[in-house]
Amino acid sequence: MQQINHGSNHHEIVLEHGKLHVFANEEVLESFQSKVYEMADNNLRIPRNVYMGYTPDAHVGVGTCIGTTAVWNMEDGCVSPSIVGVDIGCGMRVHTTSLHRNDIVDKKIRRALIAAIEKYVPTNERTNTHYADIDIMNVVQHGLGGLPDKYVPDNQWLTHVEQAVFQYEHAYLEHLPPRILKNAHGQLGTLGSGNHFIEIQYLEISEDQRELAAKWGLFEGQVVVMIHSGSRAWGAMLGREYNMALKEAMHLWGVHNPDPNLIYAPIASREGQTYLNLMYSALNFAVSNRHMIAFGVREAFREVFGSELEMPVLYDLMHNYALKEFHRNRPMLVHRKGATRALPPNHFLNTPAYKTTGHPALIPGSMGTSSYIMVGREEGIKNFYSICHGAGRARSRRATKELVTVDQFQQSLRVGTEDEVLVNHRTLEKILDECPQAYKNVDEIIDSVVGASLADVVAKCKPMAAIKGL
DNA sequence: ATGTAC
Repeated sequence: MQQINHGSNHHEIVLEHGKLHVFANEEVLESFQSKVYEMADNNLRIPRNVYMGYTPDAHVGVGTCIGTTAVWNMEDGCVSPSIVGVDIGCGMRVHTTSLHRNDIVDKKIRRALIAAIEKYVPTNERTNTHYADIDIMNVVQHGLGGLPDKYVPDNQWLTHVEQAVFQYEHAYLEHLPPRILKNAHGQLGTLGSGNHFIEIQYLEISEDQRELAAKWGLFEGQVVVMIHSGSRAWGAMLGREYNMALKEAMHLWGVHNPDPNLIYAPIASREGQTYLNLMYSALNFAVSNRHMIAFGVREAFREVFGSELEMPVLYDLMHNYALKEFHRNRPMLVHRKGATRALPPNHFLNTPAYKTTGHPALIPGSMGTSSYIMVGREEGIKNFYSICHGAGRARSRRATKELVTVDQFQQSLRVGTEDEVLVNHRTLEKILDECPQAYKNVDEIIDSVVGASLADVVAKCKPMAAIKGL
């Protein structure tokens, strides 16, 4: 395998069907399995690919690795439901508070917060939304613009997001999968399961980032809430349905790929257009879902700390989507599957609120380890301004359950110590596959990203309480 | 990931 080194942590790997750019330090690079290169090569067979890159958290996924940035020209390119993944619109959101870590160090207060959050944000499957008065058809068409005014505490909740509404041709809603309305109904403002979470964290800000942090309203020891969720059944059903539909179309067209799970179509095709348009409906659901989860979290915090408590949104952004973006003076379709956009200061794609500073790039850690708030650098263009989306899985859910004991999980959450990360579950057994041991070391991943000059760390977010769904 | 399920 020929490899060209482009300087610090940037490796260009020459595969049979094209080039793959990998951003990782030596240690992380060596940990990559040969399967991730096999998958990249299959993805590079998709016609007219412009760019393909891996962030250091890359690991094997269905059809395409999680940690992939893959780009085509809008004019003649392809769209792939496999490179978006089924968790369409999954992403991160952070709200700040005026509270200091010392205000919630008392475990009784944190337990009260967890209980209150569980009251306002359903975390179990089959628990219904508290917002039955919201019409989800309005939401999937208009994003945050489809929410009743009473659920928008401040205009700031509409401006401090990657995108408040994804516009598309609503006529395509005619092609929604059967039962999608029935299944997604009652899910707005609910957490979901798997790696989704709500965490109460406090910030550690290094000396050299205090100025930027202050501009963003962040301070040392500050309590923040991080939310990780997506489009629930709405996106999952679309992902599933259109993987099948486009697979059928590939068969009819005589298009073959060695990986039967790698599905794609020309953007200009009827099938490609249908998927692309409906995918945007899922992005609208996803951003609205995180908004309503945050609304519930705010209610919970106000129940504990009083109704004067402000909880402004820092930012909301996605790591599973395909977005039309202008690069090299032409419209391109940028797929990010488990990859986070991190735009640098003054980049024109920044939302106005963050035009001059660049926007916060929100990177979740695993339970019990730190999460990160980062900011992109100019050099990030090397990977179309994509950085990692988290630690990345080190082993499968099944392998984790065989390897790690509940006791070891408890130890990693520092149970019984003052530093304990409180969890909403009485027993950790059901979420054992989400233990830190299931994930790579997030610090190593962040080191790779910083070392590659893609982004800088602004704040480290240390967990104090975690709410996980089932 | 998902009101799963070759």
